[in-house]
Amino acid sequence: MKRPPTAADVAALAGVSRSAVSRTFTDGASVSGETRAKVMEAADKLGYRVNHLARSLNSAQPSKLVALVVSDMDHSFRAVTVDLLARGLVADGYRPFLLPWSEGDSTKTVIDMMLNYNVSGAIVTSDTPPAEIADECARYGVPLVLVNKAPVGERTARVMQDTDLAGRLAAQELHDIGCKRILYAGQRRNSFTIGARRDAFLDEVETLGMELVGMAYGTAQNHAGGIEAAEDFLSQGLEVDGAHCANDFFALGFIDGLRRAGHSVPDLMALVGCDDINEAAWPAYDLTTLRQDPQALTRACLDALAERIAAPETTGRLIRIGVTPVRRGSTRRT
Amino acid sequence: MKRPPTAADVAALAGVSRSAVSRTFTDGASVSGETRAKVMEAADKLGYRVNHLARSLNSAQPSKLVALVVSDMDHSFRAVTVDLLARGLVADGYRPFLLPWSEGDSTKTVIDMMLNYNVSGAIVTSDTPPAEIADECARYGVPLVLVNKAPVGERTARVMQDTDLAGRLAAQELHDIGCKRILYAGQRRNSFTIGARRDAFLDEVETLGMELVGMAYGTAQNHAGGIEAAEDFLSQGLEVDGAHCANDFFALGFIDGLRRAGHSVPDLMALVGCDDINEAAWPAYDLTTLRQDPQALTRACLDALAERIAAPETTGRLIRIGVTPVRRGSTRRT
DNA sequence: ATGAAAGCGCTAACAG
DNA sequence: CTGTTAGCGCTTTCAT
Repeated sequence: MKRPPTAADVAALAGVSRSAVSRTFTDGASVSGETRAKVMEAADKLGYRVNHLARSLNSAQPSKLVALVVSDMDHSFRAVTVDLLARGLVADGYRPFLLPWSEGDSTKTVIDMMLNYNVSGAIVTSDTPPAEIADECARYGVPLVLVNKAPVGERTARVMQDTDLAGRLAAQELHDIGCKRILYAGQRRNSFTIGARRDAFLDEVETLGMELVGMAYGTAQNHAGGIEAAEDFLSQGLEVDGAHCANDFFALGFIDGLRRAGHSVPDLMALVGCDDINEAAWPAYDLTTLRQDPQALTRACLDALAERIAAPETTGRLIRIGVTPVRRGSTRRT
Repeated sequence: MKRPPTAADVAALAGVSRSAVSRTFTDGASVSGETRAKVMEAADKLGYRVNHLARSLNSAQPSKLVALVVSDMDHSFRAVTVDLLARGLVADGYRPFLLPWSEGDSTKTVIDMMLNYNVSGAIVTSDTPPAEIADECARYGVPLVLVNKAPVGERTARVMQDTDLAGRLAAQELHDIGCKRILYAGQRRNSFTIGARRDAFLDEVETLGMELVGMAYGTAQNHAGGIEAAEDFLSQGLEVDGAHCANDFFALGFIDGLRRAGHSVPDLMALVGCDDINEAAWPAYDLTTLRQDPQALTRACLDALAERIAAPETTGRLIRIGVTPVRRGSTRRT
C-alpha cells in the first residue's frame, strides 16, 4: 500500500509545474487546454485526487465541512430530515459531519469536533437544545442554523414550523366537523415548538367557541407517551368529541391506548396530529394531521446556512415553514 | 470576527516555542508540568483548539475521518443503526462523515468525497450495493466495512445478519404453533440479505415437513410493498395458515393489506417478520419477529473497522450477527 | 525537556 | 499562460 499520489507526482509525470496541476483542478483558473490535457492524463494514470484537507488549510478556501448536530434519530421524521439535509449539503458542495448528541452527553465533545475541524457552519436539529453549543458557535463565529429551537444569540438563523398556524389549523379542523368539547394531549415537559403550537391551539379553541375540557399527559412525545396519555385521559372520566396531540407519534400511541381500552377513533373522538409521518397514513391509524414538508424545511436550512456563511455578521433570520392539513379517517364524521 | 488563534499565538502568549504548544496537545509527548501549565493557561485564555485538519496533514497522523455511506434513511431500522454507528465512531475518536447514496446517484461523488478527504475508513450500509464504491476503496486502500452486503474484494470486512439462522427460526416459529401451509411474502426484486434469509426459510419449511403453498410479492420491501403483497396473496385464492415476510415494514403493510380486505392476523394466518423495528411492538400490529440487535451490529462494525485500519492488507472477516425470536400476538394460537 | 528547522499537500501572489 | 516562491497550522526530527 503506497501513499496516495500528490500534485508533485502528477506534475513530474506531466512535465509541468505543481502550480499547473493545482490550477487544472481549481475552478476558473487560467490553464491552456494543452497543459490541462497533459495534467489530466497524468492525474488519471496516477489516480490523483486533490487533497481537500490540505486545500482548506489555505485560509482562503473554507473547509466545506458542515456539522449536522442531531438527536433522536430514531424518530423517523428526524431521520428523513437528516437524510435530506445531508443530500442537500452534498449537492451544495458541502460535507456533512454527523454529530449525534443526546441529553446527558457532554457538549464539549460536539463543540470540540466542530472547532477542531473548523467547520464552515453547523445545523442543529434536536428537541432538547443544548444552548451551550449555540453559545460556543457564536463565540467562535461559526455560522449556525437552528431547527425548531428557541433563539440563541443574534447571529444565528432559525428555521421552524409556523407553530401558530399549525395550532390554529388543528383547532379549525376539529371545529369544521362540529367538535365542541376539546382535549389536548402531549408530553408533560414543555418543548419549544410543541409548546408554542399547543398555545396557539388552545387560543384558537377558545376563539372558535369550543370548550377545552381537559389535558392528558405522557412522559415523552413518542408512541409510549401517547399510550400513557390515553390512560391518563380515560382515568379522568372526561367527555370530549375532539382532540389534538403533540405530534403524530404521540397521536398513534394515543390511538393505540384508546384501542387497548376498547375505544376507537373517530368514534370516541376526532383526532388531529402533527407532522404527517409515514405511519400516519397507514390504514391501521389513518390519522388526520398537519403536514410539515421536510423538503421545504431542508431547503430553508440550506438557504439560511448559505446566508449565514456569506454574511456571518448580520442578524440571523427566522424562517417559518408552513403546514397543510391532511384529512384522513380520524376526523371523519360518523 | 477574527481568525481562530493558532499555536503560534499561544506560544507567544505563554512565552514558549510552538513545539512546546504542540507537545502539550500531543498524547504521550514529553513536556514539563510547568510548561504544560503555562501553555494550557494561554490556550484557555485565547480559546485555542488544535486544528485537526492541519494536524492530519502530517502524514503520520491519520485523518480520523470515517465515511458513513447510507441509503434508505427513511427506513427506521437504518436510522437507528446510523445513529448508533455515528455515536460509536465519535466515542472511538473518529469523525463520521455522512454520505447519502441512493440508486441512480453517481458513485463518483461519493468516491471523490472519501478520497478527497482521505478518510481513514468507510462503512457502507445500503441495500442496493454500488460495487464500484467498494472497488474504488480497495483500489485506493481505503479500509472498508460492508453491512448486509455481498462480498466485494478480498480485503473488505463484512458484517451481516445470520440470515441462515433467521430464515430457519422464522420457519420454526410457525412450525411450533402448528402451521402446515406456508406463504412467503417479499419484494419481487432479489436483495442480498433478504434473499438469503428467504432461501433458508424455504429450506427449513421443507425440512420441518410443512408445505410451501405459495409466494406473494410487492414492489419494494416497505409498508406499501406489504400491502401489494397482501393483495397479490388474496387474488391467488390460496389457503395458508402461516406466513413469513421479508422484513417488519413489509409485514406491517401486509397486515394492513389483509385488514383492508376484512381479514385479521393471526386469525387468517400466523405471521412472522424480521428486524423488530419499534412499530412491530405497537398494539395495532403486535408482530412476532426476529430481533436483530442494532447495538451488536454497531459493535461488530466498529470492531471490524478498527481491524481493517490496523491491518489493511489482511483478508477481511465476515461477522455474523445472531437473531432472537420475539413472540407476540401475530403468532398466538387461536 | 526544549527550541530551531524542515516539511505535510496545497493554493495564491508574484514575476516573467 | 506559466513557473517560482511563500505560506496555511501543525508535528516531528534534530540538536542542544
